[in-house]
Order: sequence, then structure tokens, then C-alpha cells
Amino acid sequence: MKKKGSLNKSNSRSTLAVKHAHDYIKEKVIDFIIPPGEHINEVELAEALGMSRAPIREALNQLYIGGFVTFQSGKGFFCRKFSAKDVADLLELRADLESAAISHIGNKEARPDILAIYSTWKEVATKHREMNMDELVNADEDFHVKLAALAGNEERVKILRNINERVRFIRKIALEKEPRRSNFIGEHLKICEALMQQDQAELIKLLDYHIGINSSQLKPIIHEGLARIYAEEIL
Amino acid sequence: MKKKGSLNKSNSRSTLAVKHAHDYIKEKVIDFIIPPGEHINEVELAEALGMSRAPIREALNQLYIGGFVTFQSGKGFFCRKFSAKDVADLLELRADLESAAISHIGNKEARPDILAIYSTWKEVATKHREMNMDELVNADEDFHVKLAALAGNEERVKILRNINERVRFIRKIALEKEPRRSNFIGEHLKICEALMQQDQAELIKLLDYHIGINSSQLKPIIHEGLARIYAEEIL
DNA sequence: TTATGATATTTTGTCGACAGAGCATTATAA
DNA sequence: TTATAATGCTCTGTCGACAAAATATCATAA
Repeated sequence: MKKKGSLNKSNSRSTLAVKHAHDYIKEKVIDFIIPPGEHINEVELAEALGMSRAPIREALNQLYIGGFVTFQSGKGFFCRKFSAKDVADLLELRADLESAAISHIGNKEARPDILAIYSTWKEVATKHREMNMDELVNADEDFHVKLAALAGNEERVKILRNINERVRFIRKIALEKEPRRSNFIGEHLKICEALMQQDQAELIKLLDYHIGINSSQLKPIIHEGLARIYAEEIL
Repeated sequence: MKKKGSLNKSNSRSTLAVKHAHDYIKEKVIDFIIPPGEHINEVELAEALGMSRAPIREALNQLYIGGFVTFQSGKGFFCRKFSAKDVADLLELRADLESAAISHIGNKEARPDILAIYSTWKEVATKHREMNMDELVNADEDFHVKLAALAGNEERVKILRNINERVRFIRKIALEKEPRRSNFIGEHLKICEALMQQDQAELIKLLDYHIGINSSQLKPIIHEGLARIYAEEIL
């Protein structure tokens, strides 16, 4: 079925076609609605979004640098795919950046932003039972990003956001498999408390454990994740 | 089987226009041949490179995500510009990532890659007097990237390469101002030695000092750099 | 059958064109 | 004079088109 682009009602010029394409494709890649390694057909996308190939290609070039798609000269763009090591590398990086961030938070006294994080998460703690997995992952990412943002390094936050998007599918699985959801909820609260009490040593300890740098259950989660993505393909 | 061996000059098409434009524009931005904040004229670039605007725009979209140019809807692309804090943030990030890298280098025994870095730098040490500033900065970046690469996390290396490119103009000034060039040359050698001797504590100490996280002379260098870039403009 | 070659189809990479937004300049009014 | 409106020019954002490369399809030979 083909649809004509003439049906664009209330065509909001405020949202550029490139941006729309970017967000649309990124979402498909993040959730692996486009399977890993699969070729991305520009014409197909252009028709689906009711635009020409030009903005599609511009968006794909953005996603290429962002690590969401790969590129082969003459063949075009493909959904990113990764090995267990690739995922582990991204998770390691994320842990390193967050660790660095908390070590760079300066004076922690009387900071409304810390309090805001705390109270937001306390709300999550009370109603996490009514939240679905997507909402939970979203809240979790938000917590960690805001934590890192306390250090005030916007560039680091940007990178962390990018990594979060790229490993989101793994984080979803990690949360699903979390035996007792209240564990990680409580850990976030403890992190906030250590922050407010300015207990740096405790803070580092808590975060290291929470992010699970040396967590032995990380490997099986990654493999579970890859198994799902790649279906019956052998890694 | 191979096809008939015809001298295919068409193979010189191997360098895509997009990639050419990307490298060309990036170079101008890195060296601030395009002044910070200046609007980038697509038609001008297209004519200068003998191509149409399409590949130019694709390249610009890549550079946008890479942090080399900014974008304003309806106005186009502009050379990146930054404040003293922006530079400091990038340098902080770079330091954090390198620190994290060396803490993740596993077994350091009998590693040819470590020896290779050492011997390469020893060569630099002997002939650094005949090297110009660009060569020196290049060698320095190379050293640090290879150091970080020892940890085996390709994604981190990618980010470090990106940051190096973005702060290169500052690093050039830092090197110019280095009172005794042999200082930093010697520090690299010491870092290698600490690596080979597996003296982790010493290694961290050396690197922290070398990268100058808390170096008080960092601030004046940044300001000197920005002053040059922005010429008489006030920051 | 499998391999090879010719042919048809798809898809990329790039081009030139154009409407409209943005910007500069001139003309007009206060 | 200064401020505002009109005018024309520049440049962006997107489109449709096309050649060449890549891929799929089919035919033929071993």
C-alpha cells in the first residue's frame, strides 16, 4: 500500500522533515524494530514518512555519527548491530562517565537540584507498581542523567544520553530480570541520601555497585539480550 | 574469477563526495579557518568543492552530531563556538576518559602494544627538535589515543578522538606555551615506564598530573586560546 | 545438478530546480 | 533625524530526476 504525501494535515513547519525522519528512524533502531544489520531502504522510508529521500539521507547521516546506523559506501545504511563485547564496552563507558561525574560534583550543600532528584525518585518509589517497563526504564535513565548533570558538564551528559539510547534494549531486559524491583528503587534513594549527607566514599561505593561494573550477572543479561535481538542467529 | 583487466579510472570514485566534504569542512572548523559562530554557506562550499549542495548538507549533518558545527532551523549551519567553560568541560571529559582507560588496562605483562608505544615515543624524544608544532600535537594525540586504546574499549577511543579534534587548537597553544618541551616528552616516557613496571599508583599519579586536571595553568591557556580565536571580541 | 554469464530490476549517490523563509537595502512616514 | 514599511536578493529545505553501482533474475553451459 502506498500513500501519497498530500495527506499532510496541519503540516507543522516547525518540525523539520529531517528532524522528524531522525526521530522516527532512531526509535525503530533503538527498539530493534529494524533488525540489527538490516539494510535500510531510503525509498521505503521516504514513502512511509511522506517526504523525499533528501531529508531521509540527512537524518541517516546524523544517526551514522551517533552510532545508531552503519554505512557502507555504495550500499547505504544499515541498522547497527553489536557483539556482546560492544555492549559491554558501552556499559563500561557509561559506568566510567557516571563515576567521573559524581567525583566532580562540587559543593553538595543546600542544592535544590539534589533535593529535586530525591523527591522525584521518592514519587517513583511509591507508584512504581503501576508503571510499565518503558516508564520504569525512562524514569531510571532520567535519574542517572540528572545525577550526572549535577557535575555541570553538559558534554558528558550528552554522551551519557547517547549511550543510554544505544543500550536501552539491554537495560530493559536487566530491569525485567531484576528479581526484586524494589532493590534498584531503594538503591537510588540511598544514592540520594549519600549525596545529601556528602558521604563521598559511600556514594562511590553505592554507585559502583548499582551500575554493576563488576556485576557477574551482567554477562548473562547481555547474552539474553543479544539472543532476543538476533533471534535464532548464532553469535 | 576476475573481470578483464581494464584500467578503470572510474575507481577513483572510491572517495565519496560526502566524505570529501566532511573532511574538508572539519579541517576548516578544527583550525578555526572558519571563525567561531560564523554562518556556513552551502552554495559557496559546493562551488569550492565542485559538487552540489546535497553531499555538503549530508556532511554538515554529520559534523553537527560530531559537535563541529551548530544548526539553527531555517538559518543553516554555523561553525561551533565555545566559552571557556565549554573548553574546560571537554578537557575534563578527556581527562576522565583517559583515567578510566588506564584503570581498565588488564594484564600489562609482556604486551607488545605497550612496548610499541614506548619505542615510538622514544623516537619522538630524540627528534622532537626537528618537529614543528603540528607534528608534535599529532604525535601527542597519537600517544594518548594509543594509551587509551590499551584498555580495548573502541567506543571510548572514538570519543577521545572526537574530543581531541575539538580541542586541538587549545592543545596547540598549550604546547607552544610549554616552557620546556622536554617536560612533557619526559612525562610520556615515565608513563610508559610505570605501565611496564605495572606500578598502577604511580601511573595514575603521573597521568593525573600530565593531563593537568587540576593544573592551574590550564585556565590562562584556555583564555589565551579563546582570545586568539575570537580576536578582539570580548568573552 | 552446479556454475557461469547475460539481462533486468532495484537502489544508491548526486544533481539541478524551486518555493519560501530570512536578510539587506531602499523608500516612506513621523 | 529615527523608525517603519516595502522591495528585492540570498540562501535554506525539500523535491524529482538520472546515471552508475549493486543486486536479483533468468538462461545457458559444463
